[in-house]
Amino acid sequence: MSLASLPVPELQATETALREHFEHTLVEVFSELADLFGNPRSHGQIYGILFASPLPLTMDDIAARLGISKGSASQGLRALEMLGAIERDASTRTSTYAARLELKLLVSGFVRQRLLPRLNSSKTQLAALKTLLPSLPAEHSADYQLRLKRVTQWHDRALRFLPLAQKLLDTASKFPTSID
Amino acid sequence: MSLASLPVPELQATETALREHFEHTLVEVFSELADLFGNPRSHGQIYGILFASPLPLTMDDIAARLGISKGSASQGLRALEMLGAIERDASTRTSTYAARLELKLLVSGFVRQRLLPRLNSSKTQLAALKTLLPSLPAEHSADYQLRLKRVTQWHDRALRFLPLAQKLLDTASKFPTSID
DNA sequence: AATAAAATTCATTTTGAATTGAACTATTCC
DNA sequence: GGAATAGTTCAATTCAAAATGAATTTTATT
Repeated sequence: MSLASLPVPELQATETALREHFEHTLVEVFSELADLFGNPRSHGQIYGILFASPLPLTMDDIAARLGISKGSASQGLRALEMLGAIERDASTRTSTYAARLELKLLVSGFVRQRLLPRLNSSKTQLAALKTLLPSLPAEHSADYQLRLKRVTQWHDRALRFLPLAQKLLDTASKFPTSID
Repeated sequence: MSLASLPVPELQATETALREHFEHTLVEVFSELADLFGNPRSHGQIYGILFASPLPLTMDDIAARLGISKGSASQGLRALEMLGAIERDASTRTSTYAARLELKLLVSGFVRQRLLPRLNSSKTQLAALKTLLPSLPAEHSADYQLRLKRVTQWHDRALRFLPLAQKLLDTASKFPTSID
């Protein structure tokens, strides 16, 4: 029985533990990031484990490794796929999933699917207010006008800013310290 | 009894209803915005009603108008004050609160108090991973390296980007359509 | 200093969003 | 076509975060 011929079990065990630590850390990082922006932690966890995985994973892999139900995994994977953050390979009997490593996709998916719809909906609500502005208590007429203008203006700025922000995040390396 | 001398009750009632509608809409808009970024809705509501109010409000005003408890109002007001989004006037017996209308303060408060601490904490976690990179399964060594590099790089970009973003949102009016 | 009013705190309760899992549907393989 | 496996759905459950409110502390007023 040669000890030198193959990796010794202890080393394998250590490698596995380290790989699990690597995975665990990325799961945690993305889980907190998801939470921070009001998304389910499990979605972050799923993206995290896929991001840490050199090989694509199946839904069952993911559910087992994260200790979540198949139902959660299914829903989370769908949400992430719709964001454009992961890719499904359905060419085999059992689909496999891989993270798309360009984090910009995660951001732009969030912007497109969560942020923009809300911004547009409040924009409409605010536009409706504008029409009843003249009927508000005259005493503070100018103030009401200012306040509505402020928030409307900011909406417009945010909407104009978002595409630019994405472009900047994309190419941020080209603008290291020149502007700030 | 002259009908023309003072506002007729019906008109007053209408004015009140309209003012309430104005308030209600802003409460809703900011409440949804808060929720979108993972903050308590009540914090958005409080900022919303202060934003809609030409006159400063007391804590009891706010709790009553929003139908929330004094405890909630107290906590929400403190959080908003710490963000720098509202101002307390403690010169009188009963403190009053007013929204600071520069929405940039709301954003930069969120960035400073919620976003940056988290980004820095994951940055540390990721830096720790870097040291154990050589001990990970050799088969995918290059891939692990790439993945860790990607997420680290993105962290750095985000951290560098944030101050710039705030400056841009501040002065967005000067860059109307020239860049996007 | 005593009283009253305002504001805060925090243990408990509530609430709503996320998760589960069993039933169902779709797909693949023989 | 039928058995087996994969994947989805959604009503019911769980759980974490937010809200409550009674007790307490702080602050102002006489």
